[in-house]
Amino acid sequence: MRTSWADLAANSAAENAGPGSSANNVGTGSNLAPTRPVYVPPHLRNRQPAAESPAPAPAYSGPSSGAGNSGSRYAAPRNDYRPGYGGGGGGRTGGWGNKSGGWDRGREREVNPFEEEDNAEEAFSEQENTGINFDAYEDIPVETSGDNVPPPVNTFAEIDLGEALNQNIRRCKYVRPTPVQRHAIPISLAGRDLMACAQTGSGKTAAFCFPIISGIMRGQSVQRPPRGVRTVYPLALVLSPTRELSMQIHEEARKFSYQTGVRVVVAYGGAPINQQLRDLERGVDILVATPGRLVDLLERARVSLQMIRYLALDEADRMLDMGFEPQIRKIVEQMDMPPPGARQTMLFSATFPKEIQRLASDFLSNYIFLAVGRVGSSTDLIVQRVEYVQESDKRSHLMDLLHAQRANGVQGKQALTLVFVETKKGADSLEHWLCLNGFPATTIHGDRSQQERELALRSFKSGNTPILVATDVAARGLDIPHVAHVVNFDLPNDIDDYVHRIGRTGRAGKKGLATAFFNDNNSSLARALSELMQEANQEVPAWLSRFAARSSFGGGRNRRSGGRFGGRDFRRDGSFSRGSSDYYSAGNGSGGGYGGSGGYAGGGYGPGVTSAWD
DNA sequence: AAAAAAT
Repeated sequence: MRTSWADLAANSAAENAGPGSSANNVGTGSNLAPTRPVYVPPHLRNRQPAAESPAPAPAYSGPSSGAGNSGSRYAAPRNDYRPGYGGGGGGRTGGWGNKSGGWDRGREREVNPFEEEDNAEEAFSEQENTGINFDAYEDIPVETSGDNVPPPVNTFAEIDLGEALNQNIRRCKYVRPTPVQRHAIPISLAGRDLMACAQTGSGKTAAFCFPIISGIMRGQSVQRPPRGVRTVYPLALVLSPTRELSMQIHEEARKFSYQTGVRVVVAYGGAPINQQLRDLERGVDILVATPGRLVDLLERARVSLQMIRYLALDEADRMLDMGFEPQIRKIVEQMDMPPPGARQTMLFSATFPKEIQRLASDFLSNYIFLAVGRVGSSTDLIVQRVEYVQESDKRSHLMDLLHAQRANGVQGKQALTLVFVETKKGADSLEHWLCLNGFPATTIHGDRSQQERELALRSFKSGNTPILVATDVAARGLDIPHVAHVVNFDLPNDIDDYVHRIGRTGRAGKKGLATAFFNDNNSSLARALSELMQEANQEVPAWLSRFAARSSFGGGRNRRSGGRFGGRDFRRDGSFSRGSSDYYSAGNGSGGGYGGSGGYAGGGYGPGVTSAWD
């Protein structure tokens, strides 16, 4: 299959949350929209102590008291951690069974994360009803390796995530698990560590959130050790490389944990720390953070990692590259986090170079490696074009593209265009120039204040400034719906970054266009780029093939290792493989169409590449 | 060489 499974998948995760994209509902028959048949508002739910009387607060385990007993799940939500939560002496004195006492006082009204979104997405809902063909990614290639890999599931119903979580899954309009979810969720629920290759947008966030939330809900009560009164003890930590990505993960996690009593807090830099501190004080089970701010919080002893049971690293390859690694090691290895084996660790990334896997394996214990076919590599939905443009001609060339595109803008609005440049300075200057020339543009990069960054993103998403000039800060993971065109004004040096960038378009089963400006400065990318495009059945200009041929010797740096996956289990690289399962034999049970999907295999990959598989 | 991430 050569369609963009990952993007399809992606959107089951991200975009389905909007009311507009009702396409996936087909299967359920349940009318998703705001009809919430079974939903009982919080204030009513807790009115009636019901049959299950206020049991003497089985400590903090909250809904787990009702584990397996779905009806009672809501009877004792944990929303009322009270001020004493985690505080001195493990002060859960009030106990959450204590309805009359502190209930209303301590309880924060939980904002319904599903409703905020309904309005925000309204603007686009009209144009958004292209169908999403879920069958299209049924047979995505999947590779797993490691000891005793738990079998994948095909439906959410097969997994006992609990009624509250199931309800949120319905609210999100997820019909079926995406490939990464089908495999990763059972692995996580089995308590196993995981290294997963899957692009953000393939449903990854849910893949690690569901097991975490479910695990926290059914977890045994935790005595949080006394430390400073203000120290909090999250049970799960999710790290991501950019602030915006952390925000996005937090938004999603909030939806998944709505009314489960599981609290999600986000902490990142560039924003005043005080609000974040207050959020933490109100209790946190899952902390989503960028590394710098987290280190700050740890050093202030406002957060302790002592009780961490789940650790998830998003975009893990980025997190372990040269700039980040020391910080990550500090957090994971040099603070008070339980060691591998004593916690459950999940690493996700679209690409996993061997060296990064080696570093990452320090964090893992007897882990399972999971790879699902990669985004962008096999998609018909993203049309990739490469044009030879000299540096000096780039601006006028961009102008031509934008003019042409203005003509077929949707509903009088210019289609959203994301323009990637190499430098922050370049971003500012291009933005300025675009504005001067009558194209409403804004920019996002690391020299802008967090406020400016967030404003820019909002303004772009809303269509106010339909052109966003970005550095690689926006390349990874960000789910910006409705991007019609990604322009690589400056190509990246790494083909993986290219893949990440173009993955910002072609989502929700809609077509996307990616245009790259190529010139002699990019010759080191030529080979990888032309291979990638061939693999995706894109037309490769003859001049690019010539560049590729010229750089073919000595250009190993950018050579992609695996073709259809972003990585391959490095443990297999030795003369003998430590993993017990072989993906060509038993392990393949998971991998539906693996090896059989001609779209991938035939995709024009040279003979040399296949050999990378054995 | 650049970008990201704490103040």
